[in-house]
Amino acid sequence: MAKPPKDNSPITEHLAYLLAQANREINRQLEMRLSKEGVPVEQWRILKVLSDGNGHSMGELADAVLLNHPTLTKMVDRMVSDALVYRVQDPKDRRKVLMFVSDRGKALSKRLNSLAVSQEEHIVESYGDKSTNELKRLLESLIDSSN
Amino acid sequence: MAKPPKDNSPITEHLAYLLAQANREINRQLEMRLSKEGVPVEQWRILKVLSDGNGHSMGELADAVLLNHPTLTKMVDRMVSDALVYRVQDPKDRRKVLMFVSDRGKALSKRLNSLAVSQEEHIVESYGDKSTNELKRLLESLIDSSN
DNA sequence: TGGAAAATATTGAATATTCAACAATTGAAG
DNA sequence: CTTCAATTGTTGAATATTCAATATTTTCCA
Repeated sequence: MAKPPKDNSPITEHLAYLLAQANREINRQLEMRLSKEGVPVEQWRILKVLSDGNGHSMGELADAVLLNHPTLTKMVDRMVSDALVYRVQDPKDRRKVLMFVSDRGKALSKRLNSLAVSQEEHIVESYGDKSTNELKRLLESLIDSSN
Repeated sequence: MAKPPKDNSPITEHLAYLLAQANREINRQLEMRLSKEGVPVEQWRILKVLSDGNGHSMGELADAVLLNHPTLTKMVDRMVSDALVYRVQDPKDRRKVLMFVSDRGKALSKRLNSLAVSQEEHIVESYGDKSTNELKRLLESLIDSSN
């Protein structure tokens, strides 16, 4: 046991592949749920992070929502057009822009959270409570060990 | 214990987010390794799958390498230009195209596999043998339970 | 059999992402 | 202080991905 894959082992034995596969599948399911609100997964992330009510700089936000800076800038542009979020220049450091959720954004965020939670409940149902928590724990520690 | 996230829990408690985060990080690391050969992760997957020497239809291959059909078609176009793979019309079913690796592709595949294996060894070093295997097991069963 | 429906792969237009360059502001060193 | 480097965010061009439409072949069934 415990061997890393050999040169000739199938791709399905690689951790990188299994992660990509699982992520793709779970993300696809979540995307389907969120499509009820016509919103991509990334916008749910953005709204959720901003829902703490604090201002978040673009850099901070990009890290938190797993997007590159230019991609985030453009997605935020759309969300500003939709009046879900707004920009405020940081008075402490005028290079920075602080992002906030609007009331409309908060309301949408609530509905999206329900959909996301219900997806996870659905996963727990078929995958099991214990496995889900164990998997989360292992993913967290993998991420920790990678920094 | 064992609760799915509440409406107001941080995004970092969602399985979907943890998977995306872990996948992003591991994929980024692998990408850096493979950049030594100037090849994106998806091409490693394609070459690896085709390296069993059998012909694989585009549909089959798209599933295996986690790409949509049109994206795969265009990536294969590039790989054909680079003489890494080639197309043969399936004689049994002329709607299908069978993909094969060239010798050049095989040689590249070997080098890429080394890089991928060494990445996974590196993960095992810092993350641990036991955790790695347990994580793989859980990911496999998550994927199973999602079909 | 004949013809409609399904399966397979590709294409082109629309959309999204990324890379490199830029502008603005701050920090820091002389 | 002043200038130069680093940080932050945006932009535009280049690239990649996706969606819808198409072409081809096979399957099904009436």
